[in-house]
Amino acid sequence: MYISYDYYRIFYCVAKYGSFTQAATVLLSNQPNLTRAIKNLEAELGCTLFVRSNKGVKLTPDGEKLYEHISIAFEHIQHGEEEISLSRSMQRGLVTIGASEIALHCFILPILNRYRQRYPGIRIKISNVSAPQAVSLLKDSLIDLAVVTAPIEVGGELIEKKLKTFREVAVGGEAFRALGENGGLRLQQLAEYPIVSLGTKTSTYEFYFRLFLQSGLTFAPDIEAATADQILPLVQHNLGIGFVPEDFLLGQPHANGIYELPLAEPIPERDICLVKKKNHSLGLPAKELERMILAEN
Amino acid sequence: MYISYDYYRIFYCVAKYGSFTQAATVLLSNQPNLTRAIKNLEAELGCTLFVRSNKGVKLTPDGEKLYEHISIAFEHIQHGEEEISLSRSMQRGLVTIGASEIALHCFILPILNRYRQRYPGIRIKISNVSAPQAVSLLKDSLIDLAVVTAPIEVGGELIEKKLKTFREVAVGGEAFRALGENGGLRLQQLAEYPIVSLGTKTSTYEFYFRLFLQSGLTFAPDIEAATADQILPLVQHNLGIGFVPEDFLLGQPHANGIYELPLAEPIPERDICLVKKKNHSLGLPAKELERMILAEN
DNA sequence: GCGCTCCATATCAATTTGATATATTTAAAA
DNA sequence: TTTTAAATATATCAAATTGATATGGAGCGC
Repeated sequence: MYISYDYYRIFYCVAKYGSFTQAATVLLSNQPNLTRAIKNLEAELGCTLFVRSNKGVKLTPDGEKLYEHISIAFEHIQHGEEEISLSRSMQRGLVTIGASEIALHCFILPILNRYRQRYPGIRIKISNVSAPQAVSLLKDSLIDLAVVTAPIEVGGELIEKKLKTFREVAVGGEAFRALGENGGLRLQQLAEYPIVSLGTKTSTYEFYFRLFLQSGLTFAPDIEAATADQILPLVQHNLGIGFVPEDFLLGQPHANGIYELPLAEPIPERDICLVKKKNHSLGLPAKELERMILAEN
Repeated sequence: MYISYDYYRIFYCVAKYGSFTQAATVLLSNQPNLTRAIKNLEAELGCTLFVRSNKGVKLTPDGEKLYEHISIAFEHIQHGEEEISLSRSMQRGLVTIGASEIALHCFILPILNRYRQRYPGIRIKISNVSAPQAVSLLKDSLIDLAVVTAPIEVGGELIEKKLKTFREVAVGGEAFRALGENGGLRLQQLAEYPIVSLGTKTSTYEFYFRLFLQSGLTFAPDIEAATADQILPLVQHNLGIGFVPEDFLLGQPHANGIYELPLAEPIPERDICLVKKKNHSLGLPAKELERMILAEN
């Protein structure tokens, strides 16, 4: 059979302390056990590892050679154990999430902030990607969790949990301010003006595409912004009408040149979802973040 | 208590093969045992290491982290085991000996030659030193064995075994050839001529110092050679009278200008001894060399 | 649905380990 | 020299662990 690796641990300790008796106390064992263990080990290896004397033991040349390897090996194991234990105590670790910009702005930034303060040793890696990209990263296990805006296509291996609903509003710059003055606008009216939106491969695009389709309209934005952050400045400079979450307008005084355009029918609510793999085998850091996100409710 | 390192071996194997069943066959065990072992390990570490499925198991993030360390560790252990086993099979290894020049020339060179042919993988490190130096190296465990000429001072921690006796003869060059023609010379006569010898810190010097003292003479060599090899050339060029082992003259025709000077009383025999530490904890290569040296008898 | 393959669980004998008492060795102290 | 002390070696038996077998359950492909 194989040589018990526990014998090697005993070997390691005995070699380190140069004494069966001392090693026994360190290993919470007793001297006769170690004597027996080393004897077995020597028999299995077929060589003598220690020179015994009345004042302790010393490594033989063979023993030294073995010790060179074993000591390196065991220090690695100890590092491994340490890392696991640090991760368990949330003193260290890594959690990776994918988040769409809207989800980031409207929901999880404050959560991440709290998480970071509570567990400063844990690194948070955020991939700021569109919902479909996040789903793909999830499937490849490149991120632990994704927080994205619906609609998303979750395959069989993913599960999603609705976290929060939010509503978007239409906004225009100074040039479009007048549009909203005669009461609610209809989609059809909006469609006559240039529209600023995100790229076609985002759930936001998908959402508005479907929304317009329901009214028999084609959603054909004139300007595709690369990031949600760019929409407000584009609107501000009168390049078109945009749709942004209500939250984006908070703390943005009208003096900024951005005006909410009242709609005849409000844009349906959208959902922010947490998505993760079904066989969730997350590390503790990710589990804890998930818990905090869900606790936000 | 500590985590059994045998559990880590099981972890290593299961991770490597991605299957309890396969790992079980490799480890000559059975699947339920591994299931139990990994379960215990997970409980002790406090985290899940594998995602089980119907087609095998996969590492969790925590498991991956652990595996990084454990795999390195176990490869080291395997190297260690391999090295021991190679050394055991005499395919590799190192044996270090200290040998005085006389011992080298008169005795062990042919043995080393045979040893080398028989075990080409084992390196032989020869420290060509004087007997007292060899003793010191032995005491510091810097060499495995020493083969030197008596007399030597072995402390309590060393043991010596007589290997062979040899006799030295006085030799002179062309200029001293006539000395030997009227029958045996006495030491006193020799003492009148310049003498070539080794340095004061050699057992050879010690030997002749005592020998001369017994005849009430002082051994005062005019020339101290650094190595025994240099004695014959010095003698050849008529720089003095030297003492060399009979063997040194074998195959050296008189044409070389070196002549044995017959003595009234032959120089007492000297011994070549094997010396080693009492608690001999030699590796197999050294043990085998010792065996071959003793077998020479 | 059936059969196949995998992991999970239960159980008991066999082995190994843990613990204590005691013997032996050896160097240093009296 | 004898004693003492400190280390390892040996013996023994209960306790814990491991090995092995039988069995159960879940998922995948046909």
